[in-house]
Amino acid sequence: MAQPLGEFEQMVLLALVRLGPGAYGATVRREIQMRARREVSISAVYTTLERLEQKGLVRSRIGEPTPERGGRRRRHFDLLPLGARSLREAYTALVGMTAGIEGRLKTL
Amino acid sequence: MAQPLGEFEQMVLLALVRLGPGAYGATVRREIQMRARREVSISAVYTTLERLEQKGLVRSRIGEPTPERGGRRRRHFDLLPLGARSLREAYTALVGMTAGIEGRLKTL
DNA sequence: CATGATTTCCACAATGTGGAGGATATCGGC
DNA sequence: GCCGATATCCTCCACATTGTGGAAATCATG
Repeated sequence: MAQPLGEFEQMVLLALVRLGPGAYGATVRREIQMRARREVSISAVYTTLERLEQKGLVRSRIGEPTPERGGRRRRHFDLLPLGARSLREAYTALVGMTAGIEGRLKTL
Repeated sequence: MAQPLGEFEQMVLLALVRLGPGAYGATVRREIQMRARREVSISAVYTTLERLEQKGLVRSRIGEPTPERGGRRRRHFDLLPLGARSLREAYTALVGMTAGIEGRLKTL
């Protein structure tokens, strides 16, 4: 296994895939809230991103100051190859476990 | 949310759904190993089942001695309504996060 | 320097994981 | 029938990793 992923780690990585290179704390949070319909505290997002970076699944870079209003510089995140592999493995594991019972799961 | 589920907790609950009422430690373990293609220690399975029972997601009952060979009595597990709801929510959250990018995920 | 946006710090709770050992059950020999 | 040998399954426990949110710090704009 590339790297085992926790449940929330998967969510965060999936959000990064969806969002692409511009992703940062707030957009990751919003994406998860919209798509997974669950409450997410912003610090949970940052903590997780930080740990994913330490494990080499993700990389971050500091963006330029935004042209619009005040605020600190954004820290953008994107997926590294190890993160991609880990996510794929977690996903295929899930697919394997749910294969053939998708219908039943939705009506549980 | 009914009850938040960890990654391995989801696997165990999915195994219970697949296996039906006869499920016990060894079959849960085997199911996850086969379907998710990952190593699973038997004690991880028991610990998780135990915690799921404490949270009211699962119920256990002691089975009759097996007619075949030696061994201790089996402890069978099955899903309770709260477990079913929790699993459904975890599953739909995942589906929401992966909607439209299933193809990309498999080739990451 | 007041304000707004974003990130960091920190502490604690919940989940993940595996080694070691205990508890039955059956079987075959005596 | 009783007795250990053996097979199967379960429990205990300790520690690592992941999940979570309150509070505060940082930094850019006007």
